[in-house]
Amino acid sequence: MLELAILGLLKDQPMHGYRLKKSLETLGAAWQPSFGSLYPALRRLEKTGAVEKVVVEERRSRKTRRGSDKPDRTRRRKVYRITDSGESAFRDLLEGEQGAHEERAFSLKLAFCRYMPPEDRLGLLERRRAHLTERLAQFRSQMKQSMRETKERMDTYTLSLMRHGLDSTESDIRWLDDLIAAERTSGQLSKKGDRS
Amino acid sequence: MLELAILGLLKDQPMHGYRLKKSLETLGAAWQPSFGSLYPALRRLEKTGAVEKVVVEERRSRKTRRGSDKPDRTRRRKVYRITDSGESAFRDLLEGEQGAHEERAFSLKLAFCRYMPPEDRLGLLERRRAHLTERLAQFRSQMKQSMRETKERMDTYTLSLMRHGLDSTESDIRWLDDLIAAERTSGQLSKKGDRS
DNA sequence: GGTTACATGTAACTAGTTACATGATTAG
DNA sequence: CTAATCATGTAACTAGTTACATGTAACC
Repeated sequence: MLELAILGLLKDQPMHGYRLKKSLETLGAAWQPSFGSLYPALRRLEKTGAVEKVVVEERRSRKTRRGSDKPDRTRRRKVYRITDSGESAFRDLLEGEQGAHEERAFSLKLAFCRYMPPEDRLGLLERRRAHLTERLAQFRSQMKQSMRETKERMDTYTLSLMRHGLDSTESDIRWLDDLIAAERTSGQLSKKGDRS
Repeated sequence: MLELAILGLLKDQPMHGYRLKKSLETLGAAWQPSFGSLYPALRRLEKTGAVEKVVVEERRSRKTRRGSDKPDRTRRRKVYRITDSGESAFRDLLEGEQGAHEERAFSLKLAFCRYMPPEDRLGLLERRRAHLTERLAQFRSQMKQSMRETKERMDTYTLSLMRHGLDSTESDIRWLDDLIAAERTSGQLSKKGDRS
């Protein structure tokens, strides 16, 4: 999850950890990893060779040169760049089935799906659609079931929660349908010569 | 999270672990804890005195009495009941701030909010509303910002994701507004004599 | 000269998951 | 008699979190 996000952002441009976190917040929203997971993740990625340091910026350019006593103990910002091996790790994470039914994973993958081949992109959207459709069916059968049984009566709040969940899921499916349709159309177009 | 769910279900009626999991699935949906977390959680709750065993059911009622060689090694089902101390632990979990901004935590709390005093119930709904409103504002300011900058242009997918997230959040807020309004109305009514 | 934002990191903890192991009961 | 479902449990792992520690740079 985090590693996918990091690699995806670094594909765009080299960055240091702090900036990475800011960018992450701007991304899909609804998820801000903490520094406590971000920095260790960067280390892991560096150790496995998926990213590498580009610069360790020389700070203290103008002022603050009071003697230069303890010369190197400072924590400078470390800018990382994605490597070739990182690019392929990114592809694996993006196309893999990790957290296939998690909201966050899907959002993140969608945010980076411009890097996918069109057919995989369609696959991602359709798997998500199938999953939501299944959930919808479960929702409905459960509501019917609890309607029938006078015992085990659902209270107003649970009922409202389920109804809203149902509506939201339907809305999600409609949204996906739009994306899928757009995807197919652009696929059609590129067959007629729009390749690039 | 899990402990809140377990205690909430046991308030309704004593149950054994396996049945607890089935009930959990029926509940808010969108979350099925695994047995690997459920059984340890039950143990924890028993150790702290929040729940207690009611029965360890005698199985092998009719058939299967071939000698009764190894008499007690069997894994029977253990039915648990919530204790007084468990009831108070439940209240603490329900009214506490754990995972205040998590979807799952909110859904779970709403599913059990019939056990809350009306003013806390209103508080829960309003805190959620405030949180979603804040997210909405962030969403909007981010979209505007990335519209302005020609650099760092958002791709279609991220844009669509954000727009849909915005719509969904707005819909959630409308739903909450309905719940809040209903809550206030029923509060009004009970002042005029409808108490119970 | 003090506050705020930038910047990197570690240790201890949380809240789960998957995979495995065991065995009983029920239905075809 | 065999497969599915019921039922309980453990061990190893995953993917984060919070709280802390440290220090720099910018600003007002």
